[in-house]
Amino acid sequence: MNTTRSGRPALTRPDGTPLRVLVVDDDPDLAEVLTGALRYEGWEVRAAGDGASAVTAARELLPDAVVLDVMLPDTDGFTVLRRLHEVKPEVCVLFLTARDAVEDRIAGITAGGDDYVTKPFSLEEVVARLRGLLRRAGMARQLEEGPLLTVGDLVMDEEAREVTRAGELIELSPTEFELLRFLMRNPRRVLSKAQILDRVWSYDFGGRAHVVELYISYLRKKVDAGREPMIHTVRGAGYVIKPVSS
Amino acid sequence: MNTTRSGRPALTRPDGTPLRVLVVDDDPDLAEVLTGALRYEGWEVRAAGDGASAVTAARELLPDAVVLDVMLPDTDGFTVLRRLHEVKPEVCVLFLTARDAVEDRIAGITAGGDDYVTKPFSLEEVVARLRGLLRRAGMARQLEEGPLLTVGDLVMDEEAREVTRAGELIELSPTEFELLRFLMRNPRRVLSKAQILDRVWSYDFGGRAHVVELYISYLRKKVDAGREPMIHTVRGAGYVIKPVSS
DNA sequence: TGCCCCTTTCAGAGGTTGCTCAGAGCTTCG
DNA sequence: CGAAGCTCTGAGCAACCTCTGAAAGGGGCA
Repeated sequence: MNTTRSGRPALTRPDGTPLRVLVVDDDPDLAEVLTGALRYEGWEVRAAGDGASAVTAARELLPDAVVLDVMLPDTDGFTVLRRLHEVKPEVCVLFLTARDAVEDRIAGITAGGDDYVTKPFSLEEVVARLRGLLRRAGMARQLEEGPLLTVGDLVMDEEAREVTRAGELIELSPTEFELLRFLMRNPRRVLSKAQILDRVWSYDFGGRAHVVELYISYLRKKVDAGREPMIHTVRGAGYVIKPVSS
Repeated sequence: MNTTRSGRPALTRPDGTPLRVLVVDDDPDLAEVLTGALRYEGWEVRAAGDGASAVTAARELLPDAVVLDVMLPDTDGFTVLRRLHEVKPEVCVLFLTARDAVEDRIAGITAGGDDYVTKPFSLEEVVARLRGLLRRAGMARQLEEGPLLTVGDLVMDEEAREVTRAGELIELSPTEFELLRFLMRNPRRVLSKAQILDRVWSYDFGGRAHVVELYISYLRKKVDAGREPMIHTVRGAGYVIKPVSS
């Protein structure tokens, strides 16, 4: 089977071809980071820097999803959205927006089932939202099982934002939730603090790796509390999560 | 079974094909929003910007329902209506109209079983009215069970606009009712304040997400009053409704 | 054993998010 | 025309979350 750098099988559509995504942002650095992360996840990625070239690229690529900055130099997000839907009516759109602008002119967009994230965002959030969109659209074969992420007796329901261990409900803060999700999406794999920082914290975070240690400590208190531990430290390398028995 | 992006089963006719709706409005943004929302609900959607193209599109699509702005650039709504009925006599029509124009002549139209909403409207309202029309016309298989929406011991009768919890009647204002309906149509799924705003409040609402918090607070006082809570806050993410036991 | 460095944990400051109350303006209805 | 009800704004408060700094704990190697 076709696999990606992440070691997971490539995301494919019912017909076996890889899922295609178009990234539209006028900040080249940000576009680069997004492109890399999505390619790593198994997407076929293409980037555009403004509304006009986005529509052109969409016509060629016929993407399954679009990551779209609402603030573009040439066109407003609403118009781009309409053009995209003309090209491909069932396309999923994930909007990127500044925090203050949220209330502004986003009205109506999520109504169509589309979603948005506010800048500055974490890559984990973008990837997760995109997966959510695709899952609801029923586009990716691999995602059809549903939104349940399981490692041993630890279960995460991404839609309900609910985590249980051995059936017992665990309450998590937003950051704790994202960190745990990242760990659970990579079970039995050692993740370095730098990797975790890059993925779970937003791209403009200036802090040190110490926060990761701190949040791992928080997670352990809630997830491993009084039980056989599932989160393990690998000295000098990072952290792993794995089922207890092995 | 064929499902939609909302995760609900697609709306289908007795013969199994998806329900078709034609959206007719000359405001492209509004048409886009309506189109997206209805597609998300499982409709096969097509849009038109004026009366002439509406009739043409209707001839091709043979829609089960039409969402029709009564103020169109070329033709008046009633002429379009007559033409539509020539094309397909049993079509259901939901009129969009300005508030002032209500009394005018709409009253006569709705006698035929059709319905109308006044601008500015909320998407939740449009979608619900359309469902109501189809249900009364007996067109959609899934809707025939009746208008009862149930989550745990909380029951909503959409047609009677009546809500009970554990058999006890709960009085709700219009906005409270629509908010609760949206929550109940998405049980166990976290809905962000932006999503709620997009769906429950009208498209021209300029206010902030604070209103959502306020109305959630109202709802809790009525729905959860002194009982095991069903409406939960997920900090940093939104709100969920779910049955008590889990 | 002793030391160094990586890791864990604690305590708290500062900021953010969400809840509630009170009231003003508007609409509806009698 | 008046009363009642509904919707929204603003402000204050409480709870919570995130991160910093410091100190304690523990592994592994000389």
